[in-house]
Amino acid sequence: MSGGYILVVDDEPAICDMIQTCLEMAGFRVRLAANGSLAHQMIINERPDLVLLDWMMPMLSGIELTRRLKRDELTADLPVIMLTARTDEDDRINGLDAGADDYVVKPFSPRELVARVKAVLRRSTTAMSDAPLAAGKIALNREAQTATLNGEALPLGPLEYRLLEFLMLHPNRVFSRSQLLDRVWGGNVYIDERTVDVHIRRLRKNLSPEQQDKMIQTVRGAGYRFSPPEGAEE
Amino acid sequence: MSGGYILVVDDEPAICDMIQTCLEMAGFRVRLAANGSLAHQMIINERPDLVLLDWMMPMLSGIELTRRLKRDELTADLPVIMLTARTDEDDRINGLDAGADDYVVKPFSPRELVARVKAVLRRSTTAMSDAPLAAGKIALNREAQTATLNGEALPLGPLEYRLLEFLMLHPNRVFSRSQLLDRVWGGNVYIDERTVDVHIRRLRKNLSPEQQDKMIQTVRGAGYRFSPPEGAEE
DNA sequence: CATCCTTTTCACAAAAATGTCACAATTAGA
DNA sequence: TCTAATTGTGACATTTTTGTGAAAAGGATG
Repeated sequence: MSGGYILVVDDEPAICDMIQTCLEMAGFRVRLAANGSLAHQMIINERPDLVLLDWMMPMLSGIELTRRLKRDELTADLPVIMLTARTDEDDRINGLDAGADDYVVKPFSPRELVARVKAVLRRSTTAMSDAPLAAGKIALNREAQTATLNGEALPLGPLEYRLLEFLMLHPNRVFSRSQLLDRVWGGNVYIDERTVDVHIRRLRKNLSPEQQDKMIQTVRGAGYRFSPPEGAEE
Repeated sequence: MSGGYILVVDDEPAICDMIQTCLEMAGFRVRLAANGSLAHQMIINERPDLVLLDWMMPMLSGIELTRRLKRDELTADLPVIMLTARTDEDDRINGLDAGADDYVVKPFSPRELVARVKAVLRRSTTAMSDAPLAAGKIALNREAQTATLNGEALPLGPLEYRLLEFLMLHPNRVFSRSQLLDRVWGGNVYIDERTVDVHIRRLRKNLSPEQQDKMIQTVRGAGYRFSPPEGAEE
């Protein structure tokens, strides 16, 4: 934990304070931002190691800021943890397909917060940092919401695209069907989990009409995972 | 909701009943315990997926039971949701401090209860499984749910993987077959204990097709144990 | 309202994982 | 050494999970 710092973005001073204390006791350096725009400035000015972001904020909301960060190449790989209030439970997860790496539900125990921060940091430093989202021959154009294979546009439906994008944002990580429903579908509980299978299938088919690349792998009993073919990065 | 069940601990039968109904309608299996000591017994006997715990109880209080659970390695990661009657801030803090994962304030709506249970279950299954785990030449990638030997992925079935993960999580400790059935199989009582043998065998075979490393040792009359080869640990 | 596109559900096929069994091998103790 | 208990082993049947195609259900657009 040498160079960087953790940026905490929340409009409630009490929460900020509490979080700051927790993290500093765990040995992190912390800076605070009271709103999204300010945070955005700070991030551009001096890139933090991680952003802890309240979802509900006046002005530039957490979800919006996340979207913005993830769209910019320079900040796309910046780890983001979202803080969601317990009353937001029903529509809580919507922010996650914006690209957040994890979320913590308030109220949270200090232990949990720190554990999550460490986990996300570990993940992001060791594993991946792929700002322009690409793997193998497949590249995503996040502005246009399209995917290209060797330059050729792939015929993906909206859901297929979101699914692919989400999986590519978290390579090599297994997601259960219910997690995918949460994060790609937006937390609609009333959808049959098997629906995920069907879309995975379509996605696979559209990704490689002829050859079955095994970029999207099935993990029996667990869910699905995206693994970039070989060398792939940046 | 496959193997496990949710343990509801409350001394008021009416509350118990109400909770049980809610959860069962949501598809969970439920068992009841009228007091803390009884609950403790049940937990040790057959591990639940989650414990719903009344804060105020005669004898072994909720907070005390939580502390006790969190102290034992085997039950430390058991998710606990506390039911608290007051809206007192102190209570919540204490509860979270003791290691509870969340709390619900009475009176609560059935929907909230179920939502909270689901949320905690989801969290507990995904979030905490992140520490890198390695011993000898074998390393687990817990996000990807894979085991690698010298970098090569090992062909483990889901159960084999879980078994290995569990054993590696508690190195050098002997587990009886019934303990393993509890922890790895999810407490399904109707399985022949010998089944464990078979899976241990498969795991061993897949771990080292040629040479029998003796990482997984048999302790006659007692069970099995995982011992890391030599120096190894993270 | 008709039509097109997307998404969900359903039924069945295919594949893989799991539990059980019979029997072989090993161990411990008399 | 012999015997009984315990564990290893391979095969097999069953159950569970996933793949697949097509039809139904929504939803937007004109």
